[in-house]
Amino acid sequence: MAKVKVRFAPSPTGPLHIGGARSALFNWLFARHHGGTMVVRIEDTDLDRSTREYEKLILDSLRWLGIDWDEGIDVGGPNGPYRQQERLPLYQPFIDQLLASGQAYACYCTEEELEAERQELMAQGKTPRYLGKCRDLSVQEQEEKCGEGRKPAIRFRVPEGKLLVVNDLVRGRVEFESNGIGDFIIVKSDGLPTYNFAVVLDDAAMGITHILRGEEHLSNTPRQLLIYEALGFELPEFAHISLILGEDRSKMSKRHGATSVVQYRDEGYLPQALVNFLSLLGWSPEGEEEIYEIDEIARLFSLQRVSKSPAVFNLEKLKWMNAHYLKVLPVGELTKLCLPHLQKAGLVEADLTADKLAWLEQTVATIQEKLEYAAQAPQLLQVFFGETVSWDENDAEAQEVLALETSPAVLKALLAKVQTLYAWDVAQVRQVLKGIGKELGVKGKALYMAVRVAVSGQSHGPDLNALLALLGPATVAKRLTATLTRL
RNA sequence: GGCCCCUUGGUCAAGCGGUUAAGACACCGCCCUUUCACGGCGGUAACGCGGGUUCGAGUCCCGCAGGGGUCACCA
Repeated sequence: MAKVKVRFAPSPTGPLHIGGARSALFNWLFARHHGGTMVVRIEDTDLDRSTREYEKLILDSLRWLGIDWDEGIDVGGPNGPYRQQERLPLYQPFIDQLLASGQAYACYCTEEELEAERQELMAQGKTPRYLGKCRDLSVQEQEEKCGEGRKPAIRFRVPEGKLLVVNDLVRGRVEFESNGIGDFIIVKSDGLPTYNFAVVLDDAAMGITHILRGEEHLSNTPRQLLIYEALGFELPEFAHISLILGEDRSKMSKRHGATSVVQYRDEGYLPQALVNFLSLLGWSPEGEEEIYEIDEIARLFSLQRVSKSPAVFNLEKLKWMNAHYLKVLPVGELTKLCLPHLQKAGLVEADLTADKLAWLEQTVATIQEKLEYAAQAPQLLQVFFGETVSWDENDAEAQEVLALETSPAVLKALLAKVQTLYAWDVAQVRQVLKGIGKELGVKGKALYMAVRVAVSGQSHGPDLNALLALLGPATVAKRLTATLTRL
């Protein structure tokens, strides 16, 4: 096989979508597996919707995921420029060639005319397509139209009765009939090429050997095949990857919730989790292991193991996987990840002292094993903040424990003890609680749960000893006093 | 509607003619535990339907049904 060269060619009309991220990832994995190269090209021929802000956002998302590229936007390379808007002059000779050979022609139809034609065909139960009204306009007719100030689009003349075959690396042989395809536009009336045209020109010019993309492009492929043939370009290999679906099994879109990579980043998901999860959507390794870092996935990756059927995006599993990566993260890093969320919730100030940060890290450590994503941190960590107890009124178990006849004595004993201390550590807390239990003859739930509820207002939460130690005797005393007045 | 793709538990997914039909998430139970969780052990749960081919079909072929995608001067 010739040296593998793949590309990811996003349109900068929105943030990087989960589906786009997976396409980019699969291309990257394939390139890295084969020691090939990856190019990133920007398809910005939609002037109205493309922005540089989105372009940057997409590139940032790719880098955040750990996907890099050898050639393309930002990094340069021998086949630039890598923005289609900047490649316009490169397309012109091919447009001229197609026009001169009669394989393309100018079309003066208006949007209204085309829409009417579509409606008509739909009503008749036929495939809506362009019927070729402007196919054979005489030179004179064309000049008249131009004289009226109408700017033509350019259409590709689709040959009749031709069988178009896509030999897809994941789907196998797929056939299309050229008769089902109307003459399609290759250059819009604003002079910019359309996707189906520019994509072929660029892929050919850049020497792309394998085109891995979402299945929604499969039915575009016959049009592109026609362009390859008309221009005498060598065909690349195609591999159409199945779609990622929402819970309702339709193509994942905004209404399915968080669909962009930045949303997950901002919620506190780790790139390694997202990459790991996405790689398992439509591809599977041979063994039973599911946790892999990106380089290992690249080593194992193979198109032969790419699934043909679509996959539903399962947030629960992503959470589980993210939780896994969070558990093995050094506490310092985890704290950094949680910090923005804690600040946003007003729990900590923007500039922390070293002492406060060290304390915060210890609190984070107590929730590390249950945290699924960083945005959950404020809620889980709330018990560590404030001098007062915030009661969970729906917590029936908490009320029951507090109502135990032993509870007042337990809490009073602890209060008395805590008022004699300035600070204590986990070991001391353990000893104090044990001592009180022994002294009063109270143990288990009646002892520990009572303390937990009195101090935190809830029947469950972080490790009790750590909670009390980190809160410090003074705060514990205040909270106990407040609770005692409730009894 | 035409064309195209897809079809193993709720979800991801292994399986590539002969298996007690893996594993993971979720769910349930038990254990661990001074809570919740983590962890460990166990459990419930699947080959869309109908025809073929074959000694034998989840695996191959055909039909049907269901789902999805696509038919733009968007990519």
